[in-house]
Amino acid sequence: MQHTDFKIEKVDCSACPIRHRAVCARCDADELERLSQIKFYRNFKAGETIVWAGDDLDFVASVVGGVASLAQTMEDGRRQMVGLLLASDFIGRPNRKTVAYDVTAVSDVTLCCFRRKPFEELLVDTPHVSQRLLEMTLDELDAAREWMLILGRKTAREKIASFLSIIARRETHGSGAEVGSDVVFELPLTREAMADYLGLTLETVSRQMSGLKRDGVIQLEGKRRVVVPDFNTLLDETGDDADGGVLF
Amino acid sequence: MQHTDFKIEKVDCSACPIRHRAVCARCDADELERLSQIKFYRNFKAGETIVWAGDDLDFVASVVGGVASLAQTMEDGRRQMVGLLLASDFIGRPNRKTVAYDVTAVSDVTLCCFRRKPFEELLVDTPHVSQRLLEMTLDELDAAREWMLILGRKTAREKIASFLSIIARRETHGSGAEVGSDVVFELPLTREAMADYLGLTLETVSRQMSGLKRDGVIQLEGKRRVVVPDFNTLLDETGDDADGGVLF
DNA sequence: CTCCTCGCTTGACCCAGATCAAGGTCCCGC
DNA sequence: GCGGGACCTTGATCTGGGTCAAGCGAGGAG
Repeated sequence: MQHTDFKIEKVDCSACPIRHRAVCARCDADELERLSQIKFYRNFKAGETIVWAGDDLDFVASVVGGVASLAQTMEDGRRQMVGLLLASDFIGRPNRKTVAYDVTAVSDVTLCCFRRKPFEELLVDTPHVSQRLLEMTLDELDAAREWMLILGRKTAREKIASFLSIIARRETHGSGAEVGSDVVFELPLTREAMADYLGLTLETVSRQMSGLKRDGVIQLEGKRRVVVPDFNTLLDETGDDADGGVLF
Repeated sequence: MQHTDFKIEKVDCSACPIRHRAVCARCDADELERLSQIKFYRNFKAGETIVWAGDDLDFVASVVGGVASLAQTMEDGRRQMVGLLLASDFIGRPNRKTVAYDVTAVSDVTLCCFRRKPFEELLVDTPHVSQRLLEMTLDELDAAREWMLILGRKTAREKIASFLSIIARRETHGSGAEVGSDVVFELPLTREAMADYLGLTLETVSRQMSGLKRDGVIQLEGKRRVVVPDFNTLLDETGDDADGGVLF
């Protein structure tokens, strides 16, 4: 995320970078006005915890910029990421104050927060918002199910390849990458966070990244920047069905 | 599921066993009437496939009785279950005709189907239905995330214990089981389906079931009926935090 | 009654990925 | 420039669960 450190304090919704993708995507001017009455921005630094599982959260929010994660931790320290939240993703659950997962800022993050109570009221009488939220939740459920296949049945190499293609899809979306040209993107996660995402150890993540690099599937520029010379070769490594629609 | 083979052809909603839990839970008399205009029942026998991934489905549905599963299959046959649908659960995604997963009847199943097009229209102007659907989808997302922890980080024994406690919770819900007394329930899945659920092989499932039995955590009456003499002992085996609220 | 099939159990062996351990690289503060 | 701490890589070894294989028990068909 080249979230260029803009510490937003207050922005007009019409100038908002996630205006047409977030929970407010389908709002008309009136609804937007009502939303902006109850909104405020908050910034978190990379590594900061936004809320701990079990704590109460008196707002829900959209990610404006940066990357956050949802994760569960077991008593003995085993950790599983269960959500990766990029720009326009939604945080929090209406009608439930207590959060179920640790929410952490993976990079510097800016949230557009809505006070819980009025947001819930708005949900009742603003179908545009609740419909959009339903749609986003269904998308997340689909993503979770794809993720379950990765966790349950894929090999370490397939997991890494799947992760890379998911990130590539989300990061470069609409950035004008042409079929045939290199796909280039920045990993938003450390090796350790990738391990938490994929149900692996960080050593295995590192080894498989090296393996994919050795085999020419990817190139690395530094630790974080990934170049994919042929996206289909990467897709072959994911173990998924060949078809699945053309590139992106 | 002691789904007593009642081949429903048409039932009045007020007599429906899932009336207060399904997507129609919060409907008033008018809305129910409108729903019943577009509904029809369909029965599937155990093992039958309801739809294949990639096919179109011209209805959405509630599970009235029996158990169905959502699953993904990789080219080489590896299979991961990504949804287990019990009574009152919802099948299908509004505004998307094509289903993403194989939907299979695990036991004999009865569905209350709603024709897609009118259901989608109804969703737009019946907030009671869309709000209930949002709530159910959020619940499923939470379940998927719990499942992701199981798949990504738990040992085989913990996976089995987690599965048993999830089924116990869902099957015996409200059946008046007292704290302290035995918890008894029927497994809705074969060992193979459990393996698909948990990202294991059926041999490992069998071995771990035997292990839990040997250690007195569970007793088996036949292959499918499970007796849990002390539910907390089972919960200890799941690896989850001790607290998590009292029994159920 | 016998045979067959399906679901399940158990044993023997093996390997992918975890664990343990030792550096390497880069960046920041002094 | 130097020291320290993130973060990452790589090697050696171990092990949980996969794989392969054999056999059991119950129910259904003939």
